[in-house]
Amino acid sequence: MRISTKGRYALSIMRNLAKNYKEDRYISLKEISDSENISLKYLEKIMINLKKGDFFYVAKGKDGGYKLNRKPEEYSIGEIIRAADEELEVVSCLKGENCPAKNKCKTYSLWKDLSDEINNFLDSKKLSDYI
Amino acid sequence: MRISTKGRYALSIMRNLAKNYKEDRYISLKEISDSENISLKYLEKIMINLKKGDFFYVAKGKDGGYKLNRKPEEYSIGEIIRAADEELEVVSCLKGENCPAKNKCKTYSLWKDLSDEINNFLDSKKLSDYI
DNA sequence: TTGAATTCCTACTAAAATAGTAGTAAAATA
DNA sequence: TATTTTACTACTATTTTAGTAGGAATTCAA
Repeated sequence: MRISTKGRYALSIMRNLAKNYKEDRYISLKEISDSENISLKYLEKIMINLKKGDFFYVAKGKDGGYKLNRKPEEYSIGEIIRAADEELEVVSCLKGENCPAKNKCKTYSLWKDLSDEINNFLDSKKLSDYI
Repeated sequence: MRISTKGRYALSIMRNLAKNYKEDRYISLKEISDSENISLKYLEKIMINLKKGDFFYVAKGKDGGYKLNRKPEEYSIGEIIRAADEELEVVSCLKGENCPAKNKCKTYSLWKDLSDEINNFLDSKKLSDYI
């Protein structure tokens, strides 16, 4: 039950963008890569997922990068982690992948409730709490 | 954030033992293997971890097997999953493995609180609830 | 007393997920 | 127009998960 670097680095990216939120400029992944000591190439890859979340404005080319399109307090940690493609369902039968024994499964509710617990917890936390 | 088969199969074993709790006989892994369709060899391996929990009496040889040493309602799901060697800490720095940035880490509390949430939830559920 | 059933122990292997790396094209602007 | 940056595609290495194999030790029942 470890959260992977995918989720943690995605949060790093978002925290960096949030930190510079008031400056109103684009922050490049190179900048984040340098300050967090994470490979630029890997950050690019994580960004591919994160972009699906529609979290920021993008500018290519010189002085380009990313800029949040909402206030930091308007992002929940849950939506960030989920956008990063980190699964927050603790068993695969909760996420598509239908198990034939689903309806007679005695532990289905256990894993469902645990997953809800995790999601609700992370949804209750805001990006602004971790800058 | 998936729970692995290690944890899920450990729970299967415990559920089977609990189901037969009143019969007062030893249940072999062979029996569980047959009824749950899980390889006997893999169950044996999982049992190595589970035994650390001091959850049952053991009898070797013919008609041997395992028998719970407490009532089903006296086992929490949390202790079972943890005994199975399933880590319930969402980041490794919470479990030994000291991170040099630990005290200035802005997200330490996030992962710590999430881990606590998961543990508390699973500790609140009892084996008897899932028979 | 012996054969079958069972746990116990050690070692190996296969598959999947995670964590990256590499190279290059496309876009934008100073 | 050179440089900086994102965007895209493909590959690789490492670690974790999942499972297999073979046999030794123990116990009991026939």
